[in-house]
Amino acid sequence: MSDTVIAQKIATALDQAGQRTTRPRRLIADRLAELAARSTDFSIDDLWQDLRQQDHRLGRATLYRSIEVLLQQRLLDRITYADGSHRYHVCRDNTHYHLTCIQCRRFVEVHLELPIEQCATVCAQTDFSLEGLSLTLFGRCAQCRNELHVSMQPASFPASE
Amino acid sequence: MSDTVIAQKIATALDQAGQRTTRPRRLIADRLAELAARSTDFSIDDLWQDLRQQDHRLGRATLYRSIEVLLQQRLLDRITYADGSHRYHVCRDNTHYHLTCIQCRRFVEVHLELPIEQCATVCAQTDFSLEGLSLTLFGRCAQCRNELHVSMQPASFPASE
DNA sequence: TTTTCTGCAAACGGTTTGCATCGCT
DNA sequence: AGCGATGCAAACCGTTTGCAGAAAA
Repeated sequence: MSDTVIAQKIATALDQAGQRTTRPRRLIADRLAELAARSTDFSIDDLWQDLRQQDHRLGRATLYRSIEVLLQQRLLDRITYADGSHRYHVCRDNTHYHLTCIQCRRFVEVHLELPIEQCATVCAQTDFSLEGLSLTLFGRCAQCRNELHVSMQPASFPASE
Repeated sequence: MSDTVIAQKIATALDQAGQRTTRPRRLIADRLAELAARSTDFSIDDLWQDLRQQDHRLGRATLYRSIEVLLQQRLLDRITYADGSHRYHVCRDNTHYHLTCIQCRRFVEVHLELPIEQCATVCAQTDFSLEGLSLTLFGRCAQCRNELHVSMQPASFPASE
């Protein structure tokens, strides 16, 4: 999928939810397309700092409002760390899980065959219907493993989530 | 495990991390033991409201400080919802995952055989070492399935976490 | 007596909201 | 022209922190 196609898709998603094609929304869509092309993940603040270079009047609220829509439409992925912070990236596929570095917080999508039936069975035993599931693998990337000087007690490691 | 034993364990955990056995800590340990016995999960605020009935001077900060310690010691579990809110409960076992109702947010521990090797392989391919993983099943409990009048768009459903 | 813990209140950081204005359509 | 979207600033909410006084050891 090319940059432009992604930008289009994002722009469309924003249009569908809201109605108007505005400068801020175009900016956001374009930037997200770039990030998608590079598989780069980001925090809201990262993105805001970025976008403000192109339009220093762009408000945080506007960005939050757009991200909200895109999450709803499942065009963005969000992962939550144990300290409550979030990072986002543009979805590439529909079925995937996340792998994140507990040190630098970079994250990537991974493909796994989970025993969905086993999950459904367990749910049924507890008299729940299975509606969805969330799996995140926490690891350490090669780069961070080599940086031996950094803290061994990263803030992003989930206590027991 | 009886109430008292759990209370003891919690009290000990608090002691180890901090040093002193104080009234607030005893209160917290006792209440958590009760909640554990009933497998009840709770939010920090729930717990604070509760505890204030017994000691109306107990401060929120104290509670946060104790919960922090217990999370560290892995005596408490926390799950995070898409809207960023948290719920806790006392751990029963070491290896388990969570199942939560996307409507009422009640949650329980479940046991699953995940393909850990597959996870490790996927990690290795991306040049990550696997350090941990988090799985949450989102479902709807029988009770909530029967309450047809409630919103069909619960705030707690994870966008794509 | 010493040291740690506590409650309070203020600070914090990320997010949301109210509102006057702007700018698509 | 009309209505939705925007930017701003203030509100919000869960959580953390600084501090003076209280209470374990």
